[in-house]
Amino acid sequence: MKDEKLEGILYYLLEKVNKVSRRYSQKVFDEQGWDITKDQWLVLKKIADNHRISQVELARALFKDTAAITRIINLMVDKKLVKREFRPDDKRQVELLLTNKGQKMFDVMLPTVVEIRKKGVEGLSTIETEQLKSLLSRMIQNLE
Amino acid sequence: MKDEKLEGILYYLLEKVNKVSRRYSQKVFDEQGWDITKDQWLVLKKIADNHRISQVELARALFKDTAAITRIINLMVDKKLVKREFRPDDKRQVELLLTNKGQKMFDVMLPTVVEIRKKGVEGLSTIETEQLKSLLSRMIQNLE
DNA sequence: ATTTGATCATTGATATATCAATTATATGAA
DNA sequence: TTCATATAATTGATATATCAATGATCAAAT
Repeated sequence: MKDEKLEGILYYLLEKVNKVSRRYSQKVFDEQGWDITKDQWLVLKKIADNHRISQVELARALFKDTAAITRIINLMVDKKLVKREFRPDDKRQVELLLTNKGQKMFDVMLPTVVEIRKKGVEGLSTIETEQLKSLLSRMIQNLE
Repeated sequence: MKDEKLEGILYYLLEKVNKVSRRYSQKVFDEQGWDITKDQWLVLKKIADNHRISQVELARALFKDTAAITRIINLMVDKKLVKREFRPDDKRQVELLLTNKGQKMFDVMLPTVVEIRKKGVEGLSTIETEQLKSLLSRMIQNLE
């Protein structure tokens, strides 16, 4: 029963840290008047980093399923942050690029996102952060 | 840039561990033929532990918002796992109890859920698990 | 050349998350 | 007693997650 309690709390904290992290990010975005969600930011960033990327590559990189990606991209196309382009060498694929607006949004947001991320690990040493990553990775391996 | 990369990966892993954990649980539930989601299980368990609990208490305990709880409970009432009861001393509140079916489901599932939880922390010592909890708690404090 | 198997993006159905707003009820202050 | 404030549950709107299924396209096998 004691052991069960221990792991139960661990899974609770994993959910909670994700939720508070998401909430904190979104709050800052909203305060800045940025019309974008945290998940849309992750997509924006990955496209910015890669310049052009297909949806399935994006899904893999972000560990999201392609249905979710399709929906997120749809919203970002509507917001004129992203555009889809035909890909002649493989007609199954669509290529994603940032619009000028998207690129500007990325440039404007990046410094703030860096600060947001740091906020979460304030007071944790690099060693502790590495430890955390290592422990999480081991959990992922156990469950995949 | 190096620092940014480090934290970015950490947040990615936090999301990923939640997803693989949820997926693993749900896979086992489905294999057992249990018509219940992971979140519904968490609700079932909390009601079982408390015998009777209000929705707002449940929401707080599970760190979920009351809108989400209302929806989850609606589904569980439909599945005849949970019932709502009037509460004469405070007409704003509804009290949640398990049905017999719900109690049986809880009893049947508990040992398996215990195993599922252990699966995730296989190979982690108690000390490491405690460390993980402590690190997560510090992150939560930073972001709340 | 044809068939089989794999891949890509999308759609549908369902579940949950989140914020805002609403109505009813309870509590505290004046 | 009345009014102001707080609380509980629900609903609405929007976002994302997940699994299954689908149609189009590509690659490999026959």
